[in-house]
Amino acid sequence: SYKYRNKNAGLFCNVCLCLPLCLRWEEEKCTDGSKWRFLEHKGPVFPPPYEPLPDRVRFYYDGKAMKLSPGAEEVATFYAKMLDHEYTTKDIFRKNFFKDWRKEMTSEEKSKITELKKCDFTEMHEYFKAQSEARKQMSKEEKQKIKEENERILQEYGYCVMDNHRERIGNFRIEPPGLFRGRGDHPKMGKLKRRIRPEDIIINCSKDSVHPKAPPGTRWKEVRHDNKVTWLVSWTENIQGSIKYIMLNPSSRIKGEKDWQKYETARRLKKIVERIRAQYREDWRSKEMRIRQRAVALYFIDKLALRAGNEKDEGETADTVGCCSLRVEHIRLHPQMDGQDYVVELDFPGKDSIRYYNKVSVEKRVFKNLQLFLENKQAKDDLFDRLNTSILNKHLQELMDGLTAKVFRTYNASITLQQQLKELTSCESKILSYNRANRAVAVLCNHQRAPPKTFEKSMHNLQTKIDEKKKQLSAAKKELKAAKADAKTLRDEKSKRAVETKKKAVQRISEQLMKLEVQATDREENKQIALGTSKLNYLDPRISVAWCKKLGVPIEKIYNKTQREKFAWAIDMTDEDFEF
DNA sequence: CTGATTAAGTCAGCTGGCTCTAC
DNA sequence: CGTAGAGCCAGCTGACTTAATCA
Repeated sequence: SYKYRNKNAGLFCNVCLCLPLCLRWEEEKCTDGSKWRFLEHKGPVFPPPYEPLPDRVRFYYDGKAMKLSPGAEEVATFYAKMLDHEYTTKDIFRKNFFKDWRKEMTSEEKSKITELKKCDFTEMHEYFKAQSEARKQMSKEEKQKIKEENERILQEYGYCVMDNHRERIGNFRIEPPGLFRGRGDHPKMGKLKRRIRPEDIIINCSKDSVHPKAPPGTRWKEVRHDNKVTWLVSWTENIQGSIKYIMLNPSSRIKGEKDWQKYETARRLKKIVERIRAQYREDWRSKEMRIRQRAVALYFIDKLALRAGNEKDEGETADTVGCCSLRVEHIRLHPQMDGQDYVVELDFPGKDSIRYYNKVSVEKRVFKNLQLFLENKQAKDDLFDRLNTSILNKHLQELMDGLTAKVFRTYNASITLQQQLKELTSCESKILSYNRANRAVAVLCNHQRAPPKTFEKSMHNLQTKIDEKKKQLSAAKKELKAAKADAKTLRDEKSKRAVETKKKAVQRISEQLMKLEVQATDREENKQIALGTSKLNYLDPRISVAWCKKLGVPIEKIYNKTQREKFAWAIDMTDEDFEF
């Protein structure tokens, strides 16, 4: 892992304490954006080749068994595996799948198989279910063997050497072929994600390293030596035509330093945020429409932690929006609502098609501006027609070096955690306090999750436990009372001791009860909120580390193993006085 | 009580979605 | 100025771990 020494020095190697690269490079006048000097790795791991189905597992078309060619069969299995998923009920999914599947068929198959609804994949589906069942039923030894093999692959392909350090790679496995599962109403859902071949792969490593070998009989698309980027392997994916990468794990120096830098930028924003707020408030009255729009959008980004909202190509992606791409249909204005003035009601699909719904009271000037922006527009028109993310970020860049829309999200998330931790720490359980502070951030950032499938049941189980514990407590109290009465009449050592043990029992049970009740509260409040995302991506870990140290809470209560690895730099350097 | 089985809970990996900038 | 490339952010899921229950 890496140690954090001082804010100008980056991360030092924890083992050899060598100078961080940024400093070494500065000394050598290498401030040209290089990310590394030496990089060696073994290349990606490919998924296993397709194994044709045994003959007994049949596919039926129009009620008649039909043996498919290997190519068509493989694509059919992708669909068969998803049969009990909601996806397969969606028209777009079925249409896209069928179209791409037909491309893989022989001309004979193509002429026979003309309708998806006449296809029967159930035997294939059952076969895969049985397979996964069999995997679960494997003996201990077999499971152990698989585990060891995975470990061997991890050791060989899961690490690279970057500038004399062995670093963990994030995803060293190539994504297997399958059907594309977009999120929300994605126009491309169900399309075939094709198998990636070595000929599609670009390898990036240093010239003087041992280059990874392509599998026997194949060759890479290209081997390049670009130290201005951090990726090791890339390929172009066939659904959106975008590039996919293999990069390092978050515990690596290169990711850690970037993460740390992100929070330092957010802390710089903290110093001038009041000035920026004063300015955008001033800009609400600008003569120029574009400046008013910019100022109102920035207000939303700051107050509501909205994302920037880039334009997206219609028809290629799901219809989701962020701040700059909000449309008239996503906003409603209420001069008065629920006893509040100037209420803005926002309702739109955000990233991952997660719904953002919020009613917020705004200043009169914001409200009047919004009314103005909405004048003479249709539902599908842009709310901010004179603004986009590029204009907004250009403006922000002028206000502070490195300032972009997303910095506000990082800043507001982290500062909220810090404030909430200060306010909430008095309550009964420290961990509950922390989770509540974390939750406040998750709500701000709209990090939602589907309620866990087992939520109702587990809540019910917990309630049963609480009820039992309550009964236990009242029984214990009764016993204590009786013991006290005994002690009063008998006045001997034995009955005195009995009183003490009963007292202890009551105390122990009531503590257990309290713990259970805290757990229930925490779980209930967390039903639809995902804490992980903000914890991992928006909250300066030094705030949490300082809080733990100050209250004597072991860091393990807040961060699990992976999180501790990712935040090793913060855990190492932060003292209890750290202020974000 | 003890070890096995099962249920519940947690976490790491997966892969798609988005921001932002350099060309 | 538009677009491709790079890299950060996102929720879901299946595998693993831990706790509970059973024999």
